[in-house]
Amino acid sequence: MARTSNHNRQDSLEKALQLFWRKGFHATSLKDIEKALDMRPGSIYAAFGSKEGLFQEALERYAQQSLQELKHHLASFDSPLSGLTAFIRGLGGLRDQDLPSCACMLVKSLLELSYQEQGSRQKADNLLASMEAFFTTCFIAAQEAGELDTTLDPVRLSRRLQAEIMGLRAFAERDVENEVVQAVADDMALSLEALSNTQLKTQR
Amino acid sequence: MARTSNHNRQDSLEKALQLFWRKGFHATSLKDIEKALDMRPGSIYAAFGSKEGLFQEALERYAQQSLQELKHHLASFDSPLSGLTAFIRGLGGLRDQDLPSCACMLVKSLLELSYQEQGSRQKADNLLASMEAFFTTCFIAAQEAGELDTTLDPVRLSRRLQAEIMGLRAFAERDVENEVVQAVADDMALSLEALSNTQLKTQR
DNA sequence: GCTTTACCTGAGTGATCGATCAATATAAAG
DNA sequence: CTTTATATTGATCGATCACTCAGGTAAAGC
Repeated sequence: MARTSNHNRQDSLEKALQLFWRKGFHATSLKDIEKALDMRPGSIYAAFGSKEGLFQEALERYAQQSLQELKHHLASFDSPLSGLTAFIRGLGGLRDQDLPSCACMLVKSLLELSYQEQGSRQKADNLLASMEAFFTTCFIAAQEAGELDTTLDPVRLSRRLQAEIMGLRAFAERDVENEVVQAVADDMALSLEALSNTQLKTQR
Repeated sequence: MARTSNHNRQDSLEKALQLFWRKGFHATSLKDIEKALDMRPGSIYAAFGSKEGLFQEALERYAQQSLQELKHHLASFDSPLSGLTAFIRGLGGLRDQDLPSCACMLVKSLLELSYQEQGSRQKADNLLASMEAFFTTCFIAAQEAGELDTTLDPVRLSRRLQAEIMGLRAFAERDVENEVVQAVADDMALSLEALSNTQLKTQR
């Protein structure tokens, strides 16, 4: 009965995600978005409502993708804990991938936005909370697998882990050699491995 | 021979620092600055050249103050290593202070700015490098005091420490209870203390 | 082919951006 | 008090900001 849309919504979102991740919310203008999505203002506003609406959808897509990648990575490990440590170690190679930014988009957003863009800031915050929740399930799984001392608080461990990842990825934005980032990642992975029960048994 | 300035340059810089630290570079407009400094555009440009010039001077002031506070804190400790661990633990109370932001201004800038504002980004990067250098001197002092295994690389330790602090302070921006931030800080302090030789001796 | 209905276009909105400068004000020097 | 040098003011600059909407376009249903 009517005309169909020229643009694939997911493709447009992905392009917006890349742009926002690289430049941040404020530094990204509608002109930039128009060019990246090859869409005119009217179409953009019809599809996403506002710049902030588009940004929030990009945030959600980012978080969903990140979580999915993490789950896919962990699936190739028998042990939850060694999956996590391998993940941390893998973050040491962030620079080799061609990402819009080494730093986490959620963290960039959390640090950039203030009460003025409360909706977007809160969205980033909530998505970080759900990432923390997933880390918690990993540590619980590790405890159930007997890899981790059950007296340790999995929620507390997940917060510490999230803070470390935040730090590692922020550090990776510095102008240092790739090997330096890898060394920090390795050190973090080591201290995570140190929590392992099997590790403790070999030490004794 | 001529008129003297109404405004104290250091006071103005301090106010600009607080503003930029809280809102970031892009979200801070000249209007905001005019109001905060109680200065008109002409005076601001006469004193600081440009918005970015003012921002860079604010960055330098921030780094200088941060370093000075850290040195002052460490001076009250006999042991370099326990000074550092106490510092980390103290960061757990970030929320209680009335700071413009929990996150480090240098990190916020590093994550917000791109090649468009290369000068400011590079300045933030350099200042972070000098912070790292100071941490290195602390670890070297700890080694010379016999607190730290001399086979450990003090440069590597300082980078790991900086990444942890970056992570802790970014995490503190999340909407969580103050006790949660303190717990992360305590955990980080513990793993730093675990490097101590004396700690190891009591374990054996 | 015609009608209907949605989509797309892009010039244009007022507001705000960072920055400039001629006019004015004021403190120090003579 | 006059002169001189500098500081301050605030109207104003062109550019860009996020955003709107009237008009043109094209696909689906008949």
